[in-house]
Amino acid sequence: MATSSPGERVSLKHVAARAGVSVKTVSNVVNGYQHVTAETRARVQQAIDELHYRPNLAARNLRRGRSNVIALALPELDLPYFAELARSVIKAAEEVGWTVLIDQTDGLVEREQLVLDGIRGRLIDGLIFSPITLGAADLERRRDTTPLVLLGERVYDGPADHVSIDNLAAAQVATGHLVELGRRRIAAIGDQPRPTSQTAHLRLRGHLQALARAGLPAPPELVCPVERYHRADGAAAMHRLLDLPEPPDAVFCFNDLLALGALRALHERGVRVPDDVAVVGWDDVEDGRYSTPTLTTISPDKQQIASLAVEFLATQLESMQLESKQLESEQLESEGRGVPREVTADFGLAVRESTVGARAG
Amino acid sequence: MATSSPGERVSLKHVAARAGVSVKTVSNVVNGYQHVTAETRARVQQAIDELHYRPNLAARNLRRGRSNVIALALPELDLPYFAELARSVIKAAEEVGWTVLIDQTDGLVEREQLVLDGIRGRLIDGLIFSPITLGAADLERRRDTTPLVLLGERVYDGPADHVSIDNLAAAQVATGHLVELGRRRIAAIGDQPRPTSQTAHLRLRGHLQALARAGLPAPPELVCPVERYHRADGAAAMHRLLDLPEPPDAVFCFNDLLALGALRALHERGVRVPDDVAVVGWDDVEDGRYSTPTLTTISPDKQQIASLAVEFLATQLESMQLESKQLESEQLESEGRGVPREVTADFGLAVRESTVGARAG
DNA sequence: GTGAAAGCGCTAACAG
DNA sequence: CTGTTAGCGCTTTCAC
Repeated sequence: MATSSPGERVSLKHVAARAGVSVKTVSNVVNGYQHVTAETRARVQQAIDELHYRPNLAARNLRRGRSNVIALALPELDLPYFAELARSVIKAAEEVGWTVLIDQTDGLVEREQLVLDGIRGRLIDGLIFSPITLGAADLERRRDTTPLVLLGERVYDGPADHVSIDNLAAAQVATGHLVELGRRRIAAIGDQPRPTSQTAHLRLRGHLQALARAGLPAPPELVCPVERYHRADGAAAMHRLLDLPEPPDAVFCFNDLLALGALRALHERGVRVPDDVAVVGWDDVEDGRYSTPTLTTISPDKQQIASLAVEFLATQLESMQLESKQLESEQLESEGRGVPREVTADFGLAVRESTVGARAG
Repeated sequence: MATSSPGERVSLKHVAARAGVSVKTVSNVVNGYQHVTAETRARVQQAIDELHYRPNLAARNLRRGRSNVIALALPELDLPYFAELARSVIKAAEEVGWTVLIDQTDGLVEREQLVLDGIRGRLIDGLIFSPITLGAADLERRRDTTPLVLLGERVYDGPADHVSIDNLAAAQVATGHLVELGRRRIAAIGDQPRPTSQTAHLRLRGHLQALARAGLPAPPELVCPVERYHRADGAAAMHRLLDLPEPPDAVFCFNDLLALGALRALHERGVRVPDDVAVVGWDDVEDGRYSTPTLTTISPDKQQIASLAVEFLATQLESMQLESKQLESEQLESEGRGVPREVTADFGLAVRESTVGARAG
């Protein structure tokens, strides 16, 4: 008796037998192949339903040489920016029929290296990677050939497609906004000792340029380095700034978590925001829209970033498939997948209470 | 010339040829099988390195009948609670050698149904699912046999393993805390019209019980229904409460986002927290530790929840494997995988400024 | 429009 | 300790 067994090992063969057709025909139906008689299709479909047949993806992947699964590697899922980014990436990937698995690196060098070296083997078709520690050099010595798209500002001019926003310009906008508000002692929180951190470097440079353009001084004690970009670091840095003989009247924080932490510190010290100190963040995470006060921030277009990343991966996969079709072509030594693409997504400045405050904090 | 081609199609066969051994031996080395001469192992390893061999996971999965990939299905990754939960699940899964792919349902019935019906085919070994809309009935008619563990309070006594915290007890603790603080008009935000929402139901019940125990009235206008559990809903509900002729002096919000929204509303209306109104949340998300004021909240042990879920899945997989070994056993009609397990993880109450405030908000 | 057969890369018996 | 062989379930030429 052919009741559905517990393991439910129903394969094409069983369906074919039940429908009285060949496996090929069942396969055709399953894959929506056009040239099948309506009558045959119906019979096959019925057999599929009766047997609760589900195609074995492993077998299909093996045969097709593709899995339609990609990996998204990022530091931590519970950093709001990455959570929001992940959401967008998963959505964008879904639209082209891909499933996304997540690799959390915790921003650790070893783990980022593992991801780069293709820890996933041939399980994934592509990798979208937002590194923290990696530099262009690490990418150069990568051996894994899985299509790769880099996210964020950590690596420029590396040998891979790259999506980011114009950090220099955005930083200028952020600090420029504070200047226009009439602030004179504008601090920055988020500098990083690590030389590979393009993020900190670029944002700081934009900040200083905006200051210079306004003819404002940039005393070194107003540039606060931090270990990580978490709330606690922002709070600690803000406390340090407030301990200065001449505290700042504005702060540009290199991400929203730092800013949220700074807001917290300011509140603890009884400093009014924005009256005494104005605060600008970066990322436009949900929290900043409901914080007290709400946070003025650089707002990168995350959905656009996600779509671009997925699009890049898709074209890489396409060109890979082409390559393997024209196998013995002469220009085998064309060195890699062509020139890596560098694209910047849009950004805006979301002006909220932390700089133009309605009610004082 | 055997340079590594762009497609890098290196299989066991190639490695075997280069090392002058059989595929079996290479396979043994790759899988860390013990009984291989050190000398042979070294030669094979060298061939692997030279060829940059990476095992084809699709083939391995097909053969083994397991992928070591599981799916985590949840509403939205950018809801902080789920982001934190996801982080923990991925960590716990990693420890047993599993990779996690994410399915976002957006809390939509259709999507949750798809997940339940095994949209992933045989790609995944198991599913950890945190549903919003699904009830026990939906689970009963599930045909897919992929091992499943349910998270959260939505479904009790369903036909699947289930991990949650004791909602009734926790809700009593939350409201009890407000009672002890001497509050007399304690509101609740987060009731849900949806009948399937056990979450709302249980938390409300616990709340009312605590009130009753304290001999306090429970006027219906102090129980606020909301559409979703987002900040905006919390803010709107709080505004409604403040518009009451007799506003509350405390609020128990059924999650932290609602509470954060409520905090925001209170600030906009110039109401002091906790002096005028005390606020308790639920989830203990990171934001609440840095909000102004910081948020008192029910703190579920997320790591424990994650480990338990992974553990349940692991034992389900084990018993499945056993089943298929003793194929023609007589008790084939033993109906499913035994009695579903129901486990509650630990929780605590994190007392912060929103109820015992240092400086007033 | 449909069928027969080969084979993707790997692992698991079973020999030797 | 290592080699040979079969086959996981699917797609894909190629015939018919």
